[in-house]
Amino acid sequence: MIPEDELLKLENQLCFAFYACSREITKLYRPILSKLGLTYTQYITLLALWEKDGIGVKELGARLYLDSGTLTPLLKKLESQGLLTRTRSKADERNVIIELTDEGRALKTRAAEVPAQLYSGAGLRQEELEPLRAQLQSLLRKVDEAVES
Amino acid sequence: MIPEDELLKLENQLCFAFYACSREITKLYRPILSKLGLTYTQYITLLALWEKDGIGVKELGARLYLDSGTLTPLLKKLESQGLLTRTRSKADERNVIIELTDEGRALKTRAAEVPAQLYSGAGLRQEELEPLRAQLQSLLRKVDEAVES
DNA sequence: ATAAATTAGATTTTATACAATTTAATTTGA
DNA sequence: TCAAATTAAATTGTATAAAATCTAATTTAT
Repeated sequence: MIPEDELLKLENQLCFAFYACSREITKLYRPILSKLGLTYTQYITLLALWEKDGIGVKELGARLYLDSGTLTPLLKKLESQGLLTRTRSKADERNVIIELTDEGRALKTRAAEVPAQLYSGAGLRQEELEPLRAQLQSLLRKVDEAVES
Repeated sequence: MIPEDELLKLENQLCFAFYACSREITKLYRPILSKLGLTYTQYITLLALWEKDGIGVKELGARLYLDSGTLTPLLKKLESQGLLTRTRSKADERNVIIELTDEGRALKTRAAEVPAQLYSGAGLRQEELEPLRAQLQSLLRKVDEAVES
């Protein structure tokens, strides 16, 4: 049990550890991704699309935990860079289907180097951090459940 | 060792687990903090100041891993809410000293309820997550080192 | 069949984030 | 000692984030 006076200390907050870690990790990616002309959010959006494209903004947002207010301008930006196309679905015109272009697919080859560069640059070992990643995924599911309810 | 085709999968990225967790946790705080009239970033800024105020923007930013471009408008906002004052230091006029007002200090009492509300609302136990928090702190130090270098 | 409800995206507003530049003040070194 | 270097904030520009609202399209329930 954490005593009263320790309760609000910054370093005792799990939320702050996440918040600060997330931003510092993003900083680590910045110089690596800038060589590909991508920001961090654009990168994870492409990670999702390399796994599965031809989907609507809604499904993409669900996988990234991002909503249309964030994705619409970001996808327009990637479209203007020629990495993907945005097309209204004929079956249901409310849907905008996101599809990678050849150029967008080709970028995956160059991106394949990113994880190794990231880990070695920070002196980290991916294998060692695998249990942590699994733990975070499970916490993410739990928190997401609480947010949705 | 993660095989080639698994390398770029979204769910295998530690960075994405951090990124998504951080944003989902922030969402969990939103309804609780809105009762205090605070955003999440304002809340952690106050956590830092409740521990130690009378400091400059630089030192505050170092503790929060935030720079002046983020803090200046945020601190002006909290100043306009009457929670703190921003005063040029007489010893060195380049420094803007941040000091809590009585109202700012008083808010700490109401904020003392926040962590418990957060954890119980999400069905989490603070004690159980303590080892995770410690692990993140240590990773944060390591990543920060790599970012600085 | 058609009004009501729902759904998908886009837009608007507010609030972060951070790099890069600018301004003002202080410190340092020849 | 005083020009050069350094430092602290503020400002500017670009890119997220997310709530709230809006528009258009589709579904549904009667």
